[in-house]
Amino acid sequence: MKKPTIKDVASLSGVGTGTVSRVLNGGSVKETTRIKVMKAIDKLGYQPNQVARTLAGGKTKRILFLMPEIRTEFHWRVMKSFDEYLDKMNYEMVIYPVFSDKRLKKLRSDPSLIQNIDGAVICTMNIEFLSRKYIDFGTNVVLFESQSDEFDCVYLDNVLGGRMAAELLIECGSTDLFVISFDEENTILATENFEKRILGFTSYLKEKGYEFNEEKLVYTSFFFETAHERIASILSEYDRPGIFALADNFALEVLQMASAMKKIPGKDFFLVGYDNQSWTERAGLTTIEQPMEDMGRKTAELIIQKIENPGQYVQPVKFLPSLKRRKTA
Amino acid sequence: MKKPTIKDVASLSGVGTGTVSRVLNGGSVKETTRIKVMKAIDKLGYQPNQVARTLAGGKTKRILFLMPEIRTEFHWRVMKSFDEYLDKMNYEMVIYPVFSDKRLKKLRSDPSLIQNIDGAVICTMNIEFLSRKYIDFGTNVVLFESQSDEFDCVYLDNVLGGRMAAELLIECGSTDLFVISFDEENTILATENFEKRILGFTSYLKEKGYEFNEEKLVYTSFFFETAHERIASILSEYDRPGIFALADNFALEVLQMASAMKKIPGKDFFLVGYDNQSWTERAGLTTIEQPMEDMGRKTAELIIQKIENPGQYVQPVKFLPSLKRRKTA
DNA sequence: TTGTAAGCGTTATCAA
DNA sequence: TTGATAACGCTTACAA
Repeated sequence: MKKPTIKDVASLSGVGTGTVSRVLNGGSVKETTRIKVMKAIDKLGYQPNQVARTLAGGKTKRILFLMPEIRTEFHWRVMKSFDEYLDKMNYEMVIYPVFSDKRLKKLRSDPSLIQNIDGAVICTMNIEFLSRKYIDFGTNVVLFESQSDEFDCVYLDNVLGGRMAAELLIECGSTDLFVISFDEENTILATENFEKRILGFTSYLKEKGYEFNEEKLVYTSFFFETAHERIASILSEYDRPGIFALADNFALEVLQMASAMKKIPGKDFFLVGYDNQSWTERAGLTTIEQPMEDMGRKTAELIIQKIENPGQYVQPVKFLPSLKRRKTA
Repeated sequence: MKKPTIKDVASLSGVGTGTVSRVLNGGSVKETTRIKVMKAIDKLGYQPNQVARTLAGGKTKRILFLMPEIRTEFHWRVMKSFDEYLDKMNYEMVIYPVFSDKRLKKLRSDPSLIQNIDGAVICTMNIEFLSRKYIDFGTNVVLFESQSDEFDCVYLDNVLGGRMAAELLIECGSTDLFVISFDEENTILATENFEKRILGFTSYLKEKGYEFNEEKLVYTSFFFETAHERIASILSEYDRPGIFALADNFALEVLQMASAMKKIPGKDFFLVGYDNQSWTERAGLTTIEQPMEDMGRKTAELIIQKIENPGQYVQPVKFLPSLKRRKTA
C-alpha cells in the first residue's frame, strides 16, 4: 500500500491541497476545516514528505553538526543537550564526523548534505578550516568551542579557567606546580582551548612570582595514559605538589597512581581537573566546571535564532567556568 | 546568481534534459554528446540537486548509521573504515546517535530521515529494539555487532574470543582466573557481546576443571575506572593470577595499578585484553584482536550489495578473533 | 478563507 | 541514441 500524500488528505477531507498545506505549516484556516483536515491526517497516518517539501522551497528543519573525532564526555553531553533543545523546537540534528582533512574537503565538494540543511554547527575545529574560502555553507553557521568575529560562536573563557586552577593550588600551599596536558597533532582540532588554559595558569603563576617552565608541563594522551612514570616521580619527589590536569581524564590517571602509592589527595598533593565530568563528584575530584548543558543549549538557541531571523549581527557568547571544590584541592 | 540546473546544462550543450540525466547516471549516450555535456557541466560548475533527484525516484546514495553513545576506539575505527568504503563507492554516511530510548521512538515516528536514505546500519544495539514491529525502516538494513536471522548482520565470534583468552592464561600457568567486565545498564546497548566473552571464558575453564565463580568477576566502568581496590588486592593476594579484561580499556587500569605496585606483567601476573586497540602494541598488552577495519568494510559491502541487488537472502557474516600475543601473557 | 495551478529539479517512459 | 513530457509531493502565489 502506498504512502498517503497530501492529495489523499485533501480529497478525504474534501478540501484542496493548498489548505492542507496551510494546516501543516501554520497558515490561516478556519477552525472547523482545520479539524476536518487533522482528522483525515490522523486517519490516513499521513506524514509529509520532507524531500518534496524541501524541493518546493520549504525548510528542512535539519541542522548539521560537524564534529571531529571526539570521544569525550564533554562533547557528548554538549551534543545531547544541543539535540534536546533542537528536538523541542522541532528541529533535527544530523552529525557529520570529520575524521580527516580529506573528509572536510569532500564536504565542500559534495553539497548534497548541505542542500538539505537549514544551518550548521561547527564543533571544536581549528579556525583555519573554518574560513569562508574553505567551506561555503551558504547557510547559517554557529561555531562551538572556537572564537571568531566572522561567525556566531559559543565558547568558554579558558584563560580564566586556567587562572582559577592556579589560584586554588597556590591557596592550598603548593609551591611546585605542574600541568598535565595532552599530546595530539590532529590539525583539525581546535587546540587553542588547551593552550588558553595553560596560558591562564602560567600567567597567574608569573603574576604571583611562581616559577613555571617547560619541564613542569607533562604530556599524556587522551585515551591511553602514558605519563605513569612522570606522575609517579612528581608524587614522590616533591613536597605537596600542585597538579592542574587540563581535562578530568588526565586527573584520573593521577588519582590512580596516587591510590597505588598510598598518597592522599588533598594532603600529600593537590589536584585540579577540568570539565566536571560526571564521575568526578564520586571521586571527590576538585575541578573547573564547564557548563556543558548550558553551552549545548545556547548553541541550539543561537542557530535556530539565526535561521528564523536571518541577517542579524554576529554574536559571540562567552561562558564562564566555575570551581567545583571537592577533596583533592 | 542562481545555481545551474540540469536545464541550463541541457540548453548550453544543445541536448535535452533526458540526455544530460543519462550522462549523469550512466545511461547509453553517444561518446561525442557525452563529451559535449561534460564540458557544459564543467563550465557551469553544475552539481545535481540531490533533493530533486530523490523526489524523482532516484537513489540518495545515503546510508544511515544508527549508533548508541559509543565513545570507544573500536567503534570509531569500524565507522571510519565503513565510511571509507562507502566513499569509494560514492555513498555517503549519515550518523544518527541514539542517546536514549526516546530518541529511537522519535526516529520511528519521524520518518524524514529515513525517507532520505537507501539503507541503514544498526550498530551494537539491543536486539529487542530491532524488531520490525518497533522500527520499520522500509529499507535495507544491516546489523553490526548483533546477531539475527531476520536481518543481515556482521559480528565477531565472542565466545571463541573468550575461550582463546582462557586457554592462553591457563597455558601461562595461572590457576586463579579473573574477568574484568563493566557495569552498565544502558538498555539500548547490545550487552550480549560481553556476555558471550564471559561465557566462552568460563566454559573453557569448566572444561579444563578450573573453578570460576561470581567473586572472580570484577566490575569496572568504561570511562571512570572504579575497580582500583579490587585490582590491587588481586595483584597482591594471588600468586600469578590470570586476568581477562573484556576490553583493552580495562586492562589499562590493571597495567597502571601494577606499574605503581611494581608488579611485572607476564611474570607476576598475566593479562589478556580484548580489541587490539592502537595503544596496546606500545604497551605490550596481549590481546584478542577484533579485525575492526575488516568488519567495518564488510558491513559497508553488505549494505551496498543489498541496495544494489535487492531481494537477496539474509546473510550473517561472522568474523573470527585472533590472538595478539605480546608481553603480558 | 479557500481552491487551483505553477513551479521546484530531477528521473523515467515512450515515441521518434 | 535522442528529446519531449509526465510524474514525484510539496509550497506558495493568485484568483475566487
